[in-house]
Formats: sequence, C-alpha cells, structure tokens
Amino acid sequence: MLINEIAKRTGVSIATLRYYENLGLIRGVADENVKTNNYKNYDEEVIVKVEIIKEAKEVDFTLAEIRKMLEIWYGSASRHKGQIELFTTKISEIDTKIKRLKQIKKRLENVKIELEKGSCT
Amino acid sequence: MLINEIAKRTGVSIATLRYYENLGLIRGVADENVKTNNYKNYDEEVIVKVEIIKEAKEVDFTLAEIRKMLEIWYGSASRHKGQIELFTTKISEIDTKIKRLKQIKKRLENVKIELEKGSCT
DNA sequence: ATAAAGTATGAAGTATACTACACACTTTGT
DNA sequence: ACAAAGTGTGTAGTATACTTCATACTTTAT
Repeated sequence: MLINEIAKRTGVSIATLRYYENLGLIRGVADENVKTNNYKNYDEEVIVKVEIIKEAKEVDFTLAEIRKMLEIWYGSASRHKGQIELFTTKISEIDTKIKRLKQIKKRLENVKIELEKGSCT
Repeated sequence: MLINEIAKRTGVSIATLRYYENLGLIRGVADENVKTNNYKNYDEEVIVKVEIIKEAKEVDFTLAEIRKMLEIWYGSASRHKGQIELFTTKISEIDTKIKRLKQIKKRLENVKIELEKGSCT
C-alpha cells in the first residue's frame, strides 16, 4: 500500500511517517517492476510497527530507543547479549515509571479532595 | 538560601533552576535590606517544589502543566471548578499511562524471553 | 588588595520530534 | 486533455526543555 493508506489507517500524518522512515523506524520499497514512478510500497507489517511506535511513544521511549527495539523485534539480526540487557533495563525503567505515576496520582487525588472541600464553603 | 544551595540539594543545575524561575515554576526574592547586590533568596519551599517538578517530569508533565499544578498547590488563589477538572483529567491520564506501561512491559518481557531462548542455541 | 568563585541577565546554541513549504514528477478523475 | 490530487526529496521553521556563552557586578578567601 502507499503512504497515504498507512497514514489513514494509523492516524499518523504522512509527514511524520516520512520522518520515521528517514530515522529508519519503518521502510517502504519502490516496486522494481514499475518504472514510471518511484512510489514506495509499505506492507501490513508497517501498520503494526507504527502502532508499536505510538504505544511506545505514549510511555516516552525516544524514537532512537524505539528504533532499536523494532530492529530487535523485526531484525533478522543475531541475538546479542546487549539486546537482552536493553530490554531488562527498559523493563525496570517501566516499573520505576509505574511507581512514580502511582505516587503522583495519590498526590493529585489529595489535592483534588482539598479543592473539592474548598469549593463547598 | 542562594541558588547554588538549591542546586546542590536538588541536583538540578543552576542554569535549569533559572530557566524554571523564568517560566514561573519557582521564585526567589532579592533581600530588600541588602542593597549591595541583587542576589535572590530561595526558601525551603523551593526545594519541595523542585522535587515535585522532578517527579512530575519523570511522568511527563510538561513544565507548563507543572506550573499550573504548582500554582494550585501553593497558590493563595481561589479554587475554581476548572482546577478540579484539570486534576481529574490528569488523574485519568495517569491511569491510561499506567495501563499502557503495563502493556508495553508485557510486550518487552515476551521479547526478552524469546531473546533468551535464542541465545541458548 | 586582588584573584577566584558566585550571582544576574540576556542571547544564542543543542537535541528531539515534528510541521510546513517548495519543487518536480505521477496518477487519477472528468 | 488537463486540472486536481498524490508522491518523493530536501530544506526550513516550530515547540519544548535545556545548555552554553558573554558580560558585568559581588562576595569570599588568602
């Protein structure tokens, strides 16, 4: 499929998709048989990748980090020890983040309660 | 205390503290009695604020959002309905974020397991 | 006394993640 | 046939959050 379909199905703008492609997060290939243009074709896998990117971004992985992860996910590359370490690190970072979020949530809930009390006077 | 003490006690650089001050997140005041200089004095509260900023940043509040929250926390300002809504919104955003983090964590754990399998061949 | 270290301010530079624009070419609809 | 819409490439601009630099004055240590 062409880039606009990826954009429509993922909700990510064409400009952003091209930006991701430049960074190496996704890749489309121009059909060798078609010589009239150099339009790139993206396959279903790209949709999945973009969804992963969206998810990972929401929890604040940088695009550089996401790129690394996707390379491991989809790479035919060899499995290195460093890759396992990357994932181990990321998993514990996520645990820390969840803890902090819960802390902040409590804080916010307390302030909210105070605000609600205040608005009843 | 002077800015360098805030920096030392919070681990946030002087440059960043000044940046926060420009954005209105913290504030120091020049002592009226001292006319030889315009050094600003920061009190204990600033330490707490900086710690809150650090915590909130870790869970990806923008400085603009953090500023709003600090204003409500420490503001003598009136309690508006909008403030309660801000906190309600933020709390549900945090819940969403926690859910996503758990999703991603599972994903990463699965990939890690696969990597570990691979490294045993 | 004087050099080193600290402080204030303003402006410019960096990194990340986009967004917008210009230009050229291709495909599609009527 | 031809205008509208889509595609590729490259460059520039925007926003956020800093960091660095330059300048000038103040305090502190020796």
